[in-house]
Amino acid sequence: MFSTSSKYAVKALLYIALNAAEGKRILAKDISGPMNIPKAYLSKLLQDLSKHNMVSSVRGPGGGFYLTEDNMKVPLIEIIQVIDGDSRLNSCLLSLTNCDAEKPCPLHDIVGDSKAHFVKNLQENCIGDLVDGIKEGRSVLPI
Amino acid sequence: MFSTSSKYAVKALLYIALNAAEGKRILAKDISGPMNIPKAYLSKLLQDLSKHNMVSSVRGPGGGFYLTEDNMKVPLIEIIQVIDGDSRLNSCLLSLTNCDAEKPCPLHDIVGDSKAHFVKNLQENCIGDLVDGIKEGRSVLPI
DNA sequence: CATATAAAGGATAAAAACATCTTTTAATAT
DNA sequence: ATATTAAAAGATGTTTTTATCCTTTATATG
Repeated sequence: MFSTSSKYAVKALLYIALNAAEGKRILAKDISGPMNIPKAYLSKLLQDLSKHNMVSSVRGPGGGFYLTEDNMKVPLIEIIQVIDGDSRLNSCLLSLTNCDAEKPCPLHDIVGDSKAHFVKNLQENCIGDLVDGIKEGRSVLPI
Repeated sequence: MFSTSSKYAVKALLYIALNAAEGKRILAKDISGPMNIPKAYLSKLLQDLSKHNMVSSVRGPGGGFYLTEDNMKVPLIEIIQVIDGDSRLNSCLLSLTNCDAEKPCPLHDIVGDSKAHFVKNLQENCIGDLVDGIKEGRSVLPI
């Protein structure tokens, strides 16, 4: 449903949120291990996220990644869009081009509502919300 | 959300359902054009679907593809699974391995219900249902 | 200032998805 | 029977996604 890259990105951001702060940064290699993400690939993803203000970083000794309050508030859908591109969740379910709302495709009929809810929830929630869920024991960050 | 290949497959099956019957078969090349699917690639997909009893075919002059009543009744989810493999819709939304229901991942919390609905609708509907929607004017088969 | 550290950036490689081409097999019509 | 048609099957090519490696830049510390 999401690309491997998007899953990596969200997992990494969650791990950073749970294990770092403005004062206490975390290294790419220390996310890579516990989250089971190839280190070099993760670095590229974090680079991308950093360019889009979805994660913060400092170089050099004592450096690493961390999340600001603002980083925490980025809607999940934007993270997915940065990594997977617009079309993955936006395009018509059946065609490669966009589905016209006036002329819905046959899958629109069947799963359009579920998809709309799915997307809406990704729009209305951010990394911070997921972190809350973990801290309150409602969910668990998987390996 | 679905792979390009899955979209091709569903579109092709719908086009066959609408334009062929036991007596009146349709050629791969006559689906390829109107549905905007590369002919050789479509042939491979139909071959796959044929092996799984999701489409019927006869070779030689006057041959081609058509759908039996049974072909029409295959749940959409099975078509997706044949083309994309099990994991695309089945795997955890966050991890690469499966999400434990006892320990839901943070995305489960947020979009689990929408995803479950989405999958359920794909389980409960078949090509025949989509065809009905088109014939009744509720939806339109896109190019 | 020199050195070490760690992210940023660029180049390259491997795997998967998408696509094409050629040969073979089955069915029909002449 | 023979020729023709069209799907099945196999081999190969291209593009995108995933992954690695090497160099450069920024920052901290002795």
